[in-house]
Amino acid sequence: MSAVQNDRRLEVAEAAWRVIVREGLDRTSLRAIAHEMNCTTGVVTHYFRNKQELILFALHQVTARLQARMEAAMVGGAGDGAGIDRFVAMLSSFLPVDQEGQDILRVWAAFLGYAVGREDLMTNHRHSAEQLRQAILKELETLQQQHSIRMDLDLESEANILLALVNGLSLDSLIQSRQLSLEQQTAVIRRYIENLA
Amino acid sequence: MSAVQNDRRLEVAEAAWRVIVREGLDRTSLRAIAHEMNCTTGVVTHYFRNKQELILFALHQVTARLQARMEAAMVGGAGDGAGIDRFVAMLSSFLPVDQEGQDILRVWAAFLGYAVGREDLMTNHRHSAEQLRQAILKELETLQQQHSIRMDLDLESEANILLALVNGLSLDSLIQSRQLSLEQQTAVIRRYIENLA
DNA sequence: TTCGTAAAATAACAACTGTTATGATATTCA
DNA sequence: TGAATATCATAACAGTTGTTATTTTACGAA
Repeated sequence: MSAVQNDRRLEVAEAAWRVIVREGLDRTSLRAIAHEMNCTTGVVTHYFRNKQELILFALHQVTARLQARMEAAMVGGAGDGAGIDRFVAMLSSFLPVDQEGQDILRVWAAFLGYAVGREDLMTNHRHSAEQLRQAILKELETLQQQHSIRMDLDLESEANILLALVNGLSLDSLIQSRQLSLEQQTAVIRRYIENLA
Repeated sequence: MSAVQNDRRLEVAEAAWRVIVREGLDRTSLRAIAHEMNCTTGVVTHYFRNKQELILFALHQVTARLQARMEAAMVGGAGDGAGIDRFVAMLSSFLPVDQEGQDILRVWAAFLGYAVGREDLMTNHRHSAEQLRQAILKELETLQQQHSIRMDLDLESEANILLALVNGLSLDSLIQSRQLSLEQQTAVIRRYIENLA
């Protein structure tokens, strides 16, 4: 597949994202996506075999964007160093602090609800969660080797807890009326991690 | 409305729940619900003005069941006492440990995804989250008056954190491959609360 | 230019949806 | 009993959906 084809597929997926965020996943029809792009359904059907392929591609973009944001957070800014600071920066990169982050969260939530009753899609979610868990676990092991955290910790459990904490904080941005600020959210994560020392 | 009418409405809503959990919310049509009840759509249309009313009723059952489970947990078993134990029991009641709890979680997640792009429904979710936050806050204030937790805590922040933690732990039951056991989940909550002492 | 292919538009199709009206059956109550 | 009403079945309706086939347009290479 050529590069321009890939770009066009991305354009379609981005249009789908906008419709999902604005109208909801169940109202994201091929015609709605085409209308969002100011063209007809011919574009959509030309770059995607069927709707399921489009849906899966759009879902994959969630993981891809989260991954990209995490890697960006770990090499720049506060995460540039090592140790606890980088770990905090890594986990904080999943918090929906900017517009793109909130879009990702909304699309993610829409797909999670869509995955209820679809075990194959739910497996997809479980897989990405497992990847994140592994990344957290790896960081925890590094910190333990550096004696930055206690040696008696059950890292598996701690990774699960941190994963739950990050997920819960993200959800807050959707369903909390009194939202925590970015500083508060980061402080929560930092405080928990520092308690591991 | 008579009691039997209310019962019948509940039966329809329960059938809707089963279809949602098994097939997904977008496949939960009136005909699918009727088929789940071994009858026709006449039943559904007779007890609900339209589908939106049915959906809202089914969504309300989520809150109602969670509320009932929480109250049951706070007067029986480990929550019968007072202080920290009761608080832990209260928060643990939201963890999807049994079949009904997992059903509630799935229906809740389906509706949350459905609420993306529907601000009125999202407001509904925010309202229930706020109610839970208030309940947590009230318990925290009681514990502080009893000097069971530190006096210098920002209870508003702590309530938000605990809410995020419970939500995150619940989500784990959906998307975690390595699920935490009930004991582990409760231990996480207990450990965090005891750190407030 | 001309040919060939990619890109996009258009149209038609059957399946499914919620809604509504109407008819049949059962139950209640005076 | 019998009338009134609640309950449920049935059918028809228009709208929307994904899919598919076909046509038109754009564009790069020979």
